[in-house]
Amino acid sequence: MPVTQGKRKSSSSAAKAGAPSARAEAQRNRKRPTINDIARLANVSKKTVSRVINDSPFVKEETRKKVNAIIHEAGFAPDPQARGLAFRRSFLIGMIYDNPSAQYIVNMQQGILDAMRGTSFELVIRPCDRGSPSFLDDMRAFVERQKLFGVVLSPSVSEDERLVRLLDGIECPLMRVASVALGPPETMVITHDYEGAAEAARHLAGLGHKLIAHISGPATFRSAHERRRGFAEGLAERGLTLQPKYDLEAAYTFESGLARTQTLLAMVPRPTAIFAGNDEMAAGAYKAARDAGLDIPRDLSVVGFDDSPMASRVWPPLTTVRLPIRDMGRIAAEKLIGAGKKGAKAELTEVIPTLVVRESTAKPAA
Amino acid sequence: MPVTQGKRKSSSSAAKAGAPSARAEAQRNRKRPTINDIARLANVSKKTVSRVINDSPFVKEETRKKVNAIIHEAGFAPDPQARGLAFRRSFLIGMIYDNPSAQYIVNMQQGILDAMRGTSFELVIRPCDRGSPSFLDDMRAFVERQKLFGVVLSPSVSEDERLVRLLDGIECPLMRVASVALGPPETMVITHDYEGAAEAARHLAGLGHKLIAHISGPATFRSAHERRRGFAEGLAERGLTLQPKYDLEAAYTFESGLARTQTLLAMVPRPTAIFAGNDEMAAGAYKAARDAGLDIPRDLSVVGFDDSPMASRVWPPLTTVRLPIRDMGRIAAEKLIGAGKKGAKAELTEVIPTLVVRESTAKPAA
DNA sequence: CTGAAAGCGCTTACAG
DNA sequence: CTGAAAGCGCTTACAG
Repeated sequence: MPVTQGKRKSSSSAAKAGAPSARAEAQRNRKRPTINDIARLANVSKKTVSRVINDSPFVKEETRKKVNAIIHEAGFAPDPQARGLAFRRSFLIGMIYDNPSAQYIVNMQQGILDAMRGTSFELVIRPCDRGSPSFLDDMRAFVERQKLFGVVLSPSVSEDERLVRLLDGIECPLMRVASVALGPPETMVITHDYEGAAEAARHLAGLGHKLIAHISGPATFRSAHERRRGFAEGLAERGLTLQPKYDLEAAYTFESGLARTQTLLAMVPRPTAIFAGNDEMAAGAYKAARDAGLDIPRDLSVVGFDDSPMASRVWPPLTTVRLPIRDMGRIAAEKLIGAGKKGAKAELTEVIPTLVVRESTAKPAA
Repeated sequence: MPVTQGKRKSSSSAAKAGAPSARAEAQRNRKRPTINDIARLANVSKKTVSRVINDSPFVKEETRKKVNAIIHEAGFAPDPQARGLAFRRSFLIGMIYDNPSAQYIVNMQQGILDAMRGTSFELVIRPCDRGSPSFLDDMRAFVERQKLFGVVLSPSVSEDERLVRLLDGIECPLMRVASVALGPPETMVITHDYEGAAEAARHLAGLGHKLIAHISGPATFRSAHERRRGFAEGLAERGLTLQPKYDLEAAYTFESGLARTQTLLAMVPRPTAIFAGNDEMAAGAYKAARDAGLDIPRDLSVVGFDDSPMASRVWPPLTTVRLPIRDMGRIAAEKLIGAGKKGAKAELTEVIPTLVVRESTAKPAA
């Protein structure tokens, strides 16, 4: 890859030959052009330039073209701070999260950034702790001080009604990513964990399992309920029921998955398959099985949820449910940004997880 | 946890009893107080309030106290956009990265956020692609448009001299996180991957291994070289040498680790231990070993680098080298923020990785 | 140690 | 369709 040397101060566009007057002037001034420069160069008022920037319909086509040409030529980009100050609102979108999965967070950030590409928005991130006594005050200070354009709430903080009320109260647009509709459709991206869990149940039932267990996330997570509900429903479709004694609550952690699986493996009769509410707990199930001298999938089938990178690195590769997290982030941000604009159509707002069958599931031993 | 109901518009502090005049006024106005409100209430000029906000030494102690009291009482916080506009510089710190590890990114974000807590800075994130033809233009536009206070560069983009020159040219303060000193100490947080790799070598040598292999990251990563250098050095301390035929370059990916390990396992004599340049490649080594019917650690010892979450989830738990990534992020941001202030002492800028011994390493089979 | 004036780069009313 | 005035909430010179 060739390296541009000795041109530290010239942008690649400014380096082109035959620079016209606007660019020449920009060069001379050595600083970025402002709306005043453009107005002078284009022989219009700064207000007209402002109209062009903001896509106002009240500009003659000819004028718009001329101004746009100058803007392009001069390499002008409006100052977001000045714009924000005048608008009384910044061009910052906040992502608020408390999800412990790094992969989830990064994927969602990616998706939000996908939607922001080419716009003048930037993403500012904010982890939070719902248990903190200053949680609401912190969030309020963050949103008010930065005059955020809007925020994307990822699970499980997206389920916090106190936060949502607070944001509504200060009129901060928000988008909630959650496993079920918790508010008006225009504020939601719904992940239908229910469907993914039902797929897992059908898969296990299809393999011939009867003694099927479930290890759920904590009751404080909406997703834990949705996944259980979907799983039970999927089982019911095949004439099976999720027995309460085989349905254990855990904490979405490796350790809790390990402990619950130990409990399950000590039961008589022993379940032949386990659906864990996430991959971390499934990894715990792996360890419990190994400690008990059981082979996966011969003696025990395991299904996870998330399709984290680990899922395909453990042995045997884990059958799991995958959520299109990056797409979810993108859709959420698109809705947030588009909400202001006109053609704010009722966009696709729902997302369906898919079952990824790998090697941790098989027919039960005969 | 009790939920605050029916108080949507009152912050917890404003809900206290006996609100004095400043707060009462804030309540009345229904909008956030500005520097003008504080000035009027305190009976000083706005410039004096500004001095208090910015910790100017030229304020009488008594005045400062009075103003601070009013600020606190009214719940005033200066508008970052207005401040930024006047300062010609925002209070945004950018994190630029191209590291493929989600855990690495999230940990570094956490560290940067740790340093920003209680300050008026916010973190805006920016993934990038060094291979893109518009890479430098994109970065310039990002930094200039937002008038970033500074940026933190994480590996491997931290190694890009073109970017560093560009940022220097536009006078954007920067902090580079890298495995070796690439620039002036005040712009670096050094991770000494060298030391971690040397520890891994000593560990393996100490167990009695002689036939030791190394799978490195791609040559385009500085860390790949540092880890090799440290590993070879650690071996040399024990009178061992890293033989070229056992020293293979890969790509920091699962697949490349798998492929190189297959190559190594086919060699005669077969190495009894492998040091992989990161955990992903170590996971690939696990799969290759399993496919070849070899037991870890009985037939093959494996050491990774990173201590990703996966390292303790695979079987057997992986011996690996841990970098305090969150601390690195915190230190980088502290240096960036502190650079402007007076007591800009030469802070601890180096970080040492530690070996985490788990169950993937043992004495070689006799 | 303190303040009145001007300005940062935009946009919102308000006119025309 | 276009523009002159005032203002967003701060800070930088410049005085005193």
